[in-house]
Amino acid sequence: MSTISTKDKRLKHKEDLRKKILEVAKALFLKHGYDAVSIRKIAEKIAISPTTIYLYYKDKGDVIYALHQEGFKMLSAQFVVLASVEEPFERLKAMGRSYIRFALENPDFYELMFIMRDPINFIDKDCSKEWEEGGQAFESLLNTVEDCKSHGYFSQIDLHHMALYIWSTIHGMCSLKLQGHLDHVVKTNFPEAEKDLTLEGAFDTLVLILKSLK
Amino acid sequence: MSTISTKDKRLKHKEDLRKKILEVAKALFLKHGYDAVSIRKIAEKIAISPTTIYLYYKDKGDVIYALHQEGFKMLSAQFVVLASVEEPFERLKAMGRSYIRFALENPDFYELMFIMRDPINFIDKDCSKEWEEGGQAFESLLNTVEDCKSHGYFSQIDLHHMALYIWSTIHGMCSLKLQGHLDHVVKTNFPEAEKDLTLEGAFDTLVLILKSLK
DNA sequence: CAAATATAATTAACACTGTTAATATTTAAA
DNA sequence: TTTAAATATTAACAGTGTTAATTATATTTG
Repeated sequence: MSTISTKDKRLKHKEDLRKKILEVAKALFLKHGYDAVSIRKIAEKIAISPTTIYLYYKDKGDVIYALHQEGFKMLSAQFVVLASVEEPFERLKAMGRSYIRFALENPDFYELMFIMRDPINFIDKDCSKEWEEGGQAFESLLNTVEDCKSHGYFSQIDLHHMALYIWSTIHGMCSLKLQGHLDHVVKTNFPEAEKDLTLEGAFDTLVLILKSLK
Repeated sequence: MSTISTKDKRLKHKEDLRKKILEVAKALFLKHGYDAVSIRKIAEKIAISPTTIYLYYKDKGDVIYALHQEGFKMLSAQFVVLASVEEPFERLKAMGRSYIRFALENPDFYELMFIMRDPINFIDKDCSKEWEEGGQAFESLLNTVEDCKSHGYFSQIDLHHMALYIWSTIHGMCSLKLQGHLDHVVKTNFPEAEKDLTLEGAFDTLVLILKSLK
């Protein structure tokens, strides 16, 4: 009886420490960016030896990948509430705005999820995981585009091509913005009257174009 | 008399070493990727002390930025030859294909130029340089889009918004491809019949949409 | 309960990284 | 030839991820 309870305690402690490591990694990540997530810094903040972390995560890529997953859960949560929007084109617009807001409010997470190569390398290396979270987000987009098609939108373009096209455009805008390229181009190549261009403004151009594809 | 010639020799040697450092950095970069470009590895291959490099480049960011500039010169060179294409929409398509080809053939350079944050940080830090190369490439796009507009294309969309839109879309496609996201999505979310999607195929969707905006 | 065995955590070490200060060497000027 | 300037080097600092060997802590068995 007591053997089981102590065993459970041990297991719980293991789980807790695993969580704690991730929690500290996330805090460092949010406060000081990607570079601050070093095994030694995590260990110091949690008052354990750096090598202990390797008993809970295979390597640094494993820790980073766990954060990567957290990001996808956050984004998915934002998408779920949009399922209530009935009109498909309105839902598509809402998804776009939601995606952009996520990128602007969580630039570090966005970088980890869609720009950095490390986490996707970790997935490819460890083929066991099928990485549902990623596929699920794109599935949401596919469904919405399909609904748009059944309402007369994008009739001359293939469903999967269209979904990929929309994602590419919005991701392109977000990544150019987050890496500072957008601001740079606006500063040096845009006329005075248009220097106040925002990401949302760029998105409006996409909406205008998509609307014309009815 | 001899003083001048030896002075010149010294200057030339300085220039040569500066070039040599960049040359070795580029070779390492192309052969083993970004991570291989370490000050120590460059120095070893060139048989000088690592610290000597700091007499020729301010820091590693400076070396990386020099490579970054080389990349923009390569891309610009590709764009120049396209100026001969008379019909503006044809020229726009050619530019797009050229851009995509550059990304696929020089993925490391593309990453350095449009994905990594380090080089643009270096520019922002050292405000003296106005970074002509970058602005020039976007200027080419602006000119072509303007020509398209005068031929009846994109009439309902602002010139600068349109140019940015096109760049965002193509950059989005390229960066998703290079970071492995595109292949991943195609593998897990595309039907069997469309699993052979290429970057050029995705580009065709953009062309189809742009054509419909006449 | 004590000894043997798993489990967990630690220390020490390796091979790297960018970068700076102090020192030595080479070249040009007085 | 001595002095001054430019150039290059060594040594060192403060980090990084990661592994092997070792110690400490529980758990199970005799």
